[in-house]
Amino acid sequence: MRILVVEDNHATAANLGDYLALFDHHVDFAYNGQAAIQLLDESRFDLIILDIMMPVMNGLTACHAIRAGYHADIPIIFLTARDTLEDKLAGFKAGADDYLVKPFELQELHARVQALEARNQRRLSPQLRYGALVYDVGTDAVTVNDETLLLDPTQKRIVQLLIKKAPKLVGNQDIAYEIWKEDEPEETSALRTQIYRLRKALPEGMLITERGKGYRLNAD
Amino acid sequence: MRILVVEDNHATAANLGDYLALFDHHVDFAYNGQAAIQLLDESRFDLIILDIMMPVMNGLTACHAIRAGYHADIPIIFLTARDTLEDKLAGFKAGADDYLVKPFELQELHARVQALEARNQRRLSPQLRYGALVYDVGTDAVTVNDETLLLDPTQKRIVQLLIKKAPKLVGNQDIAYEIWKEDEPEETSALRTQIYRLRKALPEGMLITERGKGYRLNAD
DNA sequence: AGCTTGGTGACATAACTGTGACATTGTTCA
DNA sequence: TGAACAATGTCACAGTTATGTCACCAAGCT
Repeated sequence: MRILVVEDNHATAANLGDYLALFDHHVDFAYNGQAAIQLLDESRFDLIILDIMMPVMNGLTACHAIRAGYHADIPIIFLTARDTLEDKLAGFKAGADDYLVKPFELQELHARVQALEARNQRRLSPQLRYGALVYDVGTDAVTVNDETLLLDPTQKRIVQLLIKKAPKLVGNQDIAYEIWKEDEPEETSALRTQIYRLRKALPEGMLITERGKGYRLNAD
Repeated sequence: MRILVVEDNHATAANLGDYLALFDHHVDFAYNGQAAIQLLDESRFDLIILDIMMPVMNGLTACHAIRAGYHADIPIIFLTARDTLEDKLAGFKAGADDYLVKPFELQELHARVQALEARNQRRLSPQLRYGALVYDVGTDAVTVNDETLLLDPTQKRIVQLLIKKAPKLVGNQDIAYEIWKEDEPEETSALRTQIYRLRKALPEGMLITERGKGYRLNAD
């Protein structure tokens, strides 16, 4: 998972990052809300850990802004010393998924991170489907109206991504990152080719291009 | 929402139920894990609030069973007096979405219930709307009365702007700045053209010119 | 070797967008 | 009232960029 830690205390942030890195998470940092929001525009994250008291833009405001923006569905965990009921309610009201009070056990944080991750995975456990398009996780087969499509592994992974988000569009960057783990937005020719092949395999009109943004599925 | 409260102490359960009912939730009760699982087979729930220490089948076991079963994706909140780190980790490991330690504030429970509800809602794309005009952020589509309009990216961005401000008018300068990041107010020909194209796509009379000022939407 | 997979790079195609010329509408003021 | 002017509408056109298409090559597997 790609995690964004937003915390103005560098030592605390580094500490957190080190711990999360142990579990094979890729961690980036922002030291105030403003910076966090900018980072979100540049790259893709699976989770945000957010301090509340920060200079420039505090966590609550940042949370609001994120929920109002393009990446509104990213899970957000508040991590703060403010422990009154009012603080917690304000946090949830701002759109938090979880609220953890400092001092806390790193292991509990990790457990809560995993819980959010699990929640996003769970709904795709038996099958992924969007309209007539079905991705069977068990057999790793893709079918349309019970007819099996012959897809290469990479194409299957792209389909999986698209179905997970459908009918939302998936950014070119997001696909590139998920498939090739490339942060750098360069080299789109491989993606173009894969999309081309995938489109040929799918029913006509199902894979739609949003120029300049990405691709999305269409159920018709 | 339909909520299942699983708690062997009848008084506590009733108390909880009364509180949640205040927020227009439909609450059912089970007094041990076994009974809860049976209930799940009979009817549909949106959320489970689960005590850990119970006779017949404790909460952890019940949680495991639920996650393994047919209703694997129901959000589960543990509610328990067991407050050690080990207990919490065990709870999350069993598949909990959240873990709240007794004694707790009813309002915090409600906030966490709402957070889980919100997370499920958020899967749907957020939308900006004004009257029949809807901009879907997730799919990046603009619709009027559920009919999709074919708009170019720049036009979509202008629609977004207009909807956000609607029914107020948006100054020419403001649009120019938002779309082209131009401080200089010159060069309105591009804007004129974009507005022209946008107006052709929208229902007649929806995009109104305020001469010398800017443009605004009209719902009719 | 033969097969599968997947990336590269060249080129074609399509989409998007600003420009500039001109038309139209509205406003001001003598 | 009617120039004269300003703002906006209309539209063909061309430059730019993103995407589609495809032949080919490299790497890995059987």
